[in-house]
Amino acid sequence: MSALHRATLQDVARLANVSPKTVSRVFAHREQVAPATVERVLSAAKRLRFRPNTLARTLRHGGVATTVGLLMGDLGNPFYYTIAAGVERALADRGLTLIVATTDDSEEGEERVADTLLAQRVGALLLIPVGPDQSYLEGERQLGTAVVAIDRPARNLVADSVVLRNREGAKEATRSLIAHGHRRIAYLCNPASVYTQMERCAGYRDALTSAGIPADGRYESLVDDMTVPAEETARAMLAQPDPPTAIVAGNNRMCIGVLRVIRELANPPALIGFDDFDTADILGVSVVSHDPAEMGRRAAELAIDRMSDLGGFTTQLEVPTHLVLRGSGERPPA
Amino acid sequence: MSALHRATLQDVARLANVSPKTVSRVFAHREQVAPATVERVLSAAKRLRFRPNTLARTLRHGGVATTVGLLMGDLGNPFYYTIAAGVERALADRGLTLIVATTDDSEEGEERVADTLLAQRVGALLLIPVGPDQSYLEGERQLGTAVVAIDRPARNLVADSVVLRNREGAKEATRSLIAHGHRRIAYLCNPASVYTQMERCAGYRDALTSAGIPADGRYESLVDDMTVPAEETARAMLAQPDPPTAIVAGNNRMCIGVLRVIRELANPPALIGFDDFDTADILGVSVVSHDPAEMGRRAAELAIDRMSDLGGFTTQLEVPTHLVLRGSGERPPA
DNA sequence: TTGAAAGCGCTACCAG
DNA sequence: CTGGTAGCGCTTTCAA
Repeated sequence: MSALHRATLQDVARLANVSPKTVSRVFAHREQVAPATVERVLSAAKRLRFRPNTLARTLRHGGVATTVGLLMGDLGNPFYYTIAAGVERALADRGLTLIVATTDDSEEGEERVADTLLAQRVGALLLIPVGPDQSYLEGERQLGTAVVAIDRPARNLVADSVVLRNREGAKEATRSLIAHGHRRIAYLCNPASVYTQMERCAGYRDALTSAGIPADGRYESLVDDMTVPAEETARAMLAQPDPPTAIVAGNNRMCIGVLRVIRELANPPALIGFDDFDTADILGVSVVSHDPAEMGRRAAELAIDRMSDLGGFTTQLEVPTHLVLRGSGERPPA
Repeated sequence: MSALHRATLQDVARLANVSPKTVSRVFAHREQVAPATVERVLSAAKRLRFRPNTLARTLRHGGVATTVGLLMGDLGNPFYYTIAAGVERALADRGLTLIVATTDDSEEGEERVADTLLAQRVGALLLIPVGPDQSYLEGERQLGTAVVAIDRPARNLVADSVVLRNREGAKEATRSLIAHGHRRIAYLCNPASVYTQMERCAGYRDALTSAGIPADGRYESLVDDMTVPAEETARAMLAQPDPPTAIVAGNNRMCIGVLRVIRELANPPALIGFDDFDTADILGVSVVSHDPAEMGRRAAELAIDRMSDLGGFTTQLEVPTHLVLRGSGERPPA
């Protein structure tokens, strides 16, 4: 017997003097096997260091997938990897393993990377849509792969989704600034053409409208070019005549960029960011906070449900946000 | 023909009027196939929405693995996920996919989770060791699975590893504090019994020794209980008589904890942290910086090399650190 | 350049 | 309670 041979179920069966099927039964934990036989099988398995091959198990006709794919733009972003962490946790709880793939934030890469994941026969595909169109997943969905969109709904594809209550979150933040006496309130974001930003910007406008403050394009900086540093956008906004006395930053990155700029100012504008971050309390930054890990967890659970029970209506889940006031958002107008 | 049937290579062969092997040739190694045949096969594949089954491909005797497993302890830690991002990127470049699994920092969980990964027949196992002993991987390593330890060397297991130059990094930080006139310098960390902390603490001591400053246990807070908040450790350190005039924080978490505490002080001690973070520049925190993504990338590359060329000596890679001075580390003694 | 057949590791189906 | 047999989707011998 070669030492460099991975023991198979057959090897175990041979050593334990039973049929392969019996070994299978023991490891599948489902069927009745005589205790003595179980004992014999397990000891043989141990001796051979047998480890069931999940791949072979899945390959079987109608085999149940043991993996779930998560497709996203970039693992390096705290927001995204926290989602991933939530997904992983929820999957592990059900004995599923997570395959992660990133598109490096390129729209063209998305379908190609999804293909790789699907070639691995993942039981479900979770994705944070980057491209403008996910219709390429329609066939796969019909074949029984659960598809769940996270953070943004999929486009041209009927699929479950889990998103933040973006609009309400931004509205609440803006309303709070108004309540503190601000009327010249700016909204800054980049990128601007993604779903989340359009929602948040809409929420910002909602609040202004409700307060009878006319919309003013000068106070909206909807940049859509990730090569532009957030600081530059912030500086431009504040350099104009009649600058805003308060700023709503559309995301983490923009918030930190604004922060860098206004710290140099004698009379900094009020600031509320979207997305919480580690040192926000130290820096006294008010934010619209939410729980990305929770989003990931919910998405994974949705996918798991869908795996066992296909069909039915799709679910659109919304995860709440809440305003955390830490000082920067309560500054009155200068 | 049912619409709810995943097209197989056979289906494509039938439709294209060729043998399965020919289809295989087209999709695999681009072996010599007549252009016209290729055309026919591809068009049939497209029509049936055929997607090669990676699982089946891997199952084949001696089949080449297409996945790599990454095993780590902590879930929401930026440092670890940045490593993961580096790993993912390097793997994707070689057409491999990443399976992520976490042990939730429990030592017992490690082997069990490793088992899950190995049951998926990953071609390599990258791990950030958590448990005290990785000898359970020895058999698998002999079977040909590449094993690479990241951030800490594996214990009781001969394996490649990629770690930071922890000792030199901490030494440089401490030396810098000494150069700024400090003599009562503290080292704070939690957890303390992990490899990285032992190395960093040793570097801290090296620097003191070189400067002729006697070691003083009162200035070492080597806590080993993650339920203790970093703030508490920091407060205790500063509450003693003759408190330190400078602090080296062993990791990100401790650094931010210390920061929370010393901001309230009239004469804050100097501070240098280990690990960089997003807002460190705004907060003016000096740190020993390094590139976790680079570590991940190097580990993945090591694993890929090892996959194709087993045997040979193991490699111990060290990734450099560098001191970034932003203010907090240059404060003179009060 | 193409094809037939055997088999990877496992589990369902039907027996005994 | 246990065992034979067929087959999952693919790829590798060998032949044609």
